Amino acid sequence: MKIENKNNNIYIYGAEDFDLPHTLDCGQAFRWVCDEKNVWSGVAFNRFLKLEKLSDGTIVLYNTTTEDFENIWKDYFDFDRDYGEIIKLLSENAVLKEACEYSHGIRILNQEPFETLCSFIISQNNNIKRIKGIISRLCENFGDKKDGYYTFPTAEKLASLTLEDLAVLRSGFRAKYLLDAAQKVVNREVELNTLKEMNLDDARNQLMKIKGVGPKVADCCLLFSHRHTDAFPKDVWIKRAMEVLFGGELPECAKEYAGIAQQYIFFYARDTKLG
DNA sequence: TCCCAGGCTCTCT
DNA sequence: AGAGAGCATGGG
Repeated sequence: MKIENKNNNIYIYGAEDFDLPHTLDCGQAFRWVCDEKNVWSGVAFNRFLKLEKLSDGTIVLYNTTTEDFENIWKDYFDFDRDYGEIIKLLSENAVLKEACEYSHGIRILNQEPFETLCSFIISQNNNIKRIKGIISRLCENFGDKKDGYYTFPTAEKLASLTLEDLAVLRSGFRAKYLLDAAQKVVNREVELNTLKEMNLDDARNQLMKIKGVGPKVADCCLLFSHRHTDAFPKDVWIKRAMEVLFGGELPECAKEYAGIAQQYIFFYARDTKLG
């Protein structure tokens, strides 16, 4: 993979394992939108980014700096990980091979921990469209406005609010969970920064101290913002798909990268209306 | 009208 | 420790 900065646009050549719609709209992140020309826009780590894939396969990140690419986007898009190797490993199983091929180009994003926590608290017993709407209102009402876009609110900001304040979100019973999450992060009952180094069970138990965070939400946080590729979020789709495809048990070759396999299975199952 | 949505909490055995 | 109702809101 070769990187080049031309006039503050970052060109990434040879990124075969990076499909924008698959990665940005597969249900791991909720703030990316695509226009009619297939240009994607989103906000992450308090920065706005526009990007697209050219017809020759080159990825372009517009109007950003080499410094931001090195410090933020390289890690956000998981560019240090060799997905070709992982797919080779998963493809030892024929069904997984098919799921990998169907879901080609999905990368696991490394998102901001507090944003991911709130997003997946909101996701429970909810649908993608409404999740996006609630997160959008969360940012517009309580984030900071910068050059026409809104940052994700900080834990401090959310912790200063009341349930009445959060009524504008129309997030239903989840509002009290958001407040609890913000409060526990601010008063350091839950330390998000150390979860990456902890083992899966300990990290999961830390997150589950928050009201409204169970095993599924915790595993989503660990997979999508704390580099725990061994975390395996089990939602309704995955439970159905695991039964149909594997008789309930994940193939041995997928254990090390269970979370990545999960994302391929999830996309495959949901997109093909499996189960 | 009923059912469901990337679940979790609370209660009752 | 396992099962089941209830939960806010909105779309199909």
